Amino acid sequence: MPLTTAKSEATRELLVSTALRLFRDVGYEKTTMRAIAAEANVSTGSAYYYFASKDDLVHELYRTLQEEHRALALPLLREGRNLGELLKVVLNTGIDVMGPYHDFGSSFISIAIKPSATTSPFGSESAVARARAISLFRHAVAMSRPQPPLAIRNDLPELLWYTYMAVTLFWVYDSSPGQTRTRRLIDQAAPLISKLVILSRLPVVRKIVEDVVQLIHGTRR
Amino acid sequence: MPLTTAKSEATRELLVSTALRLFRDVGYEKTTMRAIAAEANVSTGSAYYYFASKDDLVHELYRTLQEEHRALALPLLREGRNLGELLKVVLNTGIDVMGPYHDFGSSFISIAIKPSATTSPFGSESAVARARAISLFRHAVAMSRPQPPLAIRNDLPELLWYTYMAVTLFWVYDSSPGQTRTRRLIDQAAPLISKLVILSRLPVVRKIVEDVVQLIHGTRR
DNA sequence: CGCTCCTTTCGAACACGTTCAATTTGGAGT
DNA sequence: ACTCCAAATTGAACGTGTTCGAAAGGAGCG
Repeated sequence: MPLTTAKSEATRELLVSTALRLFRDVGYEKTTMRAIAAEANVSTGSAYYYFASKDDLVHELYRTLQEEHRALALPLLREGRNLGELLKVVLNTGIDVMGPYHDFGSSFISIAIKPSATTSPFGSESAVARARAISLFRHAVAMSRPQPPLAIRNDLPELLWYTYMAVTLFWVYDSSPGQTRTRRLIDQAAPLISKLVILSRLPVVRKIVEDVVQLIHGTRR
Repeated sequence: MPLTTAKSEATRELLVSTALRLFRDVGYEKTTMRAIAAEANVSTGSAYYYFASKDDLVHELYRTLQEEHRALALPLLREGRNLGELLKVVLNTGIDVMGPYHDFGSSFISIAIKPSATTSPFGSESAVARARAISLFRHAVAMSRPQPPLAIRNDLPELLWYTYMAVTLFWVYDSSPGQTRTRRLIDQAAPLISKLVILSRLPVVRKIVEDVVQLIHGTRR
């Protein structure tokens, strides 16, 4: 655990920015650790002094993207719009932020999903980052008018985050120019989910929704 | 493209079985191509004559597992039981078959999901394998009594396959002993989905379901 | 200045996945 | 029996991610 002196921190950030630039420009697999180190004028050994692995640098990209996403989405979440509209905003800004990395999205998600590392969005290690991501949806839910039924209001943000994960997966495989198909998916799915939420007031449906919520709670831990 | 002479086919299958055994016993990452080749008494070059990459051998594992799954599930799908029961059978047998590989499931899914290769379950390359997997669910749907509403009968198998993918993802991250949490998930989710299907007769719900189906069709191609 | 201790840097070395030019093998055609 | 050629096999070599022991900095202290 290196203490964060000024010089050290500068080197570290130089490595991050260099890595992210190379990832964006030449892709994940073609970006070698040696190239990153050389471009940052340090030795490969030094790069490994700051980052445990190449995947670890990808993890750094996640964090960056997540903060960008939050910074982009939050100001757009104005109170009073319905859930569908707000959901659209959050999903679309998410895709906006990831956009430049689409070509390498494949390796991206492949690394993200392996439970070995702190990288995985589902693993217990990244619980903090996940909670922060879910809080963005919680905010959207809080802003929405009318408010979703009380019965699901608490669990809805997490459910929406799962939706976001699914959309991301779709986006990775979306080879349409500019990933327009993903945009269409978002535009159609958002109001649909909004309708579903309203529908959950119906006694029959609510019963099911309760079961689903129960299911999620029961299987967690 | 090697023609399949008897000797050649034998070598190929020896490599597959050796690789699968090593994967199962020591995990994916610790199994080296050199070890596979050595264990099969061939050179590493020969291994690459038969398989384009290490991932390609994982692809072979998929095929094997899928056929095992089918062989195990089909005889158990007896006509007349309700959809929930049949779904339970298909999902549980799926987990049964994957069981021995759970420890290496992480790398497993990580490789599966990268869109680069023929390996990916979503990529166009593995469309055939995917269709075959979906057909298993189509069979389950066909066997179920009462029959699901006509409106969704056609698309239900695909939707169930997505469910199966989700369950698999859950299973990969399930670190409970013997993956009992996944079993519980299946036991609870199957009747739930069955109920949802029945519910789709309701005019309000059907409207939503139609939208969802529309969504899936619209985004595909 | 010299000494100590920790941080930081280095680059050679290792194991791995993969490639490839060269070689061997084995069967079909004559 | 001989030739020929594609199929099959080999092992050295390349580039990669990663490790590691050793060296260089540099801050505090006498």
